[in-house]
Amino acid sequence: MPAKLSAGYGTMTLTAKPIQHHYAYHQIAEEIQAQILRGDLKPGDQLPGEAELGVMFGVTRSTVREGLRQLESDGLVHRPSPRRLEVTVPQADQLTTRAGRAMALMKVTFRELWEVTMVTEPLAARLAAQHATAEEIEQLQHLHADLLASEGQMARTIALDEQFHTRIADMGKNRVLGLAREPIALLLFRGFAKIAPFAPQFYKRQIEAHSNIIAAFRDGDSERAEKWARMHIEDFWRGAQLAGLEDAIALSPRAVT
Amino acid sequence: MPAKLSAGYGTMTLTAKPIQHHYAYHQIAEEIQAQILRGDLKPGDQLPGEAELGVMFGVTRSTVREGLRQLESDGLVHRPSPRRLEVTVPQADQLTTRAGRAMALMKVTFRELWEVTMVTEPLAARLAAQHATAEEIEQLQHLHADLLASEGQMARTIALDEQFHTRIADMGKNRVLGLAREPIALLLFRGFAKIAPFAPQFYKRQIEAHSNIIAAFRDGDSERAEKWARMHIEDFWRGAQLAGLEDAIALSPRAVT
DNA sequence: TTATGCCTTATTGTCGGACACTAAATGCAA
DNA sequence: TTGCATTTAGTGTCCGACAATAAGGCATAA
Repeated sequence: MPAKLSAGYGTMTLTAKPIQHHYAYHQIAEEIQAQILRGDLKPGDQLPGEAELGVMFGVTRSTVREGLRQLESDGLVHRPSPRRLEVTVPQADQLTTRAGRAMALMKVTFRELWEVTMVTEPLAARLAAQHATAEEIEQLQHLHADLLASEGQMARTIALDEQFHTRIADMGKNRVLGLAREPIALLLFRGFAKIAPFAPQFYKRQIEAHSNIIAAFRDGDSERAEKWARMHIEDFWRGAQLAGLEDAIALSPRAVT
Repeated sequence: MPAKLSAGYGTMTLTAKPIQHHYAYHQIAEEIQAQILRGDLKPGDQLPGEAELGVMFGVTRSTVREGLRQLESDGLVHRPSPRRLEVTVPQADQLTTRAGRAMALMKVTFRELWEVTMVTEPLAARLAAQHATAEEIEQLQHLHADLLASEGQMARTIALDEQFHTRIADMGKNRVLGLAREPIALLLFRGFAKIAPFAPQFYKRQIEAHSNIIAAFRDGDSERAEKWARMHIEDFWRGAQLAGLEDAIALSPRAVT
């Protein structure tokens, strides 16, 4: 994306895309990536060895390797074993990790996370109510039971709560929503650890909300599912307010490693 | 994330996290990343040269380089010039690119994009109405004028429309929303190119919606801004329906390169 | 036959050294 | 001080090499 630079010259805006170098390793990564995006290389395809790639591109193995390292961390290729190098579609958890890291480094606040979560979770619940299968609802019920059983074990409770919400998002069968909400929900819910001590009574409210959401799923009542999800997240916010965390920074270094 | 393997043995479920190797280059990337996340290295800090890093970690320069390439494409470090290697916070457009690529490769449908956009854009509008400065609204007005002037030039119209929405999101001062919606909006709006030919009359509706949104901003009326944003996106959907694109795959190879 | 263990071989991960090129630091002139 | 020339350190790329080992082939056992 071109960098925009607006100096005080009227409404003039100079956009200049930074000139890109032509480093060999970069070109190699670029070229292979292009072939993947173009569909010439499909997920699952195996790539030639490093040496062979070297001769194909007319560079040394060292150079090829640097390019591959980039593609690798881009998630476009991966090595099931050191010997196999195959094309793959970027994994969701990888994107989640990156986004989470970025948000942590940007020092986003709980408010920012919450504002977005306020729309994503209700949407997830609504979609789930529309698309969930009986079996999925059953599984969710199990998860809920586990969560009930985890009372007192903070870490476990949080992990299960995260899972609960992620599961709901998955039930909605919308991969875009799944991708978008995951890193956000992760950071936000993880903050629950800081809130919980301030508000023991919220635990019960959370449980109640979960129950009602599940019930709404059973009835295929998307309106109700959405409403309870919204209340659920609102509740969360009240907890954050009590804890005075509204504009606190939601960093979670461990959300990554 | 551990791979789950449930063979037909009752309800037994074996979970096994794939063992991870400890390649030197990977460890180096890992270590530096950890120091960044931990805050030992702050954005802007300059890192030692490759050779020096080599001796510090007790490996060859080649090995260091491979590690750096990873960090580089993770966006945690970058080179303003080949000589400077400094810590940086991941840039939004980098994440956008990633996510966009991933969604394209996942072959997400317009429906999936739209369902999410239906909640993100209204939220963006509401937040913008609350936080926008007079100057920002002024700039948005200019952008709108440019958009009006671009009638007929499909590519330009789309680009400006994208900008219009992104600008609104920025005005809401919520970086999380900005990060989450950008790749989605990009893919969706870019699909407008396919819709437009089917629905010339929609152009006017879009313009009208934009005008109303700006007006709502002027009045600081977040409700109205949100409502118009929602209608705006709904309109878009109707266009998609006319074009029969609801479950079409929204790939955008060029969204990347 | 199928399955199991062994062996060979192709590749990887890492190393060390080398060299051209150039950005940045340095010194010098104005 | 500012502007220019010069040195220098560090990057991008290449070459060659070697231990370790996963993959595939082969032989043996069940």
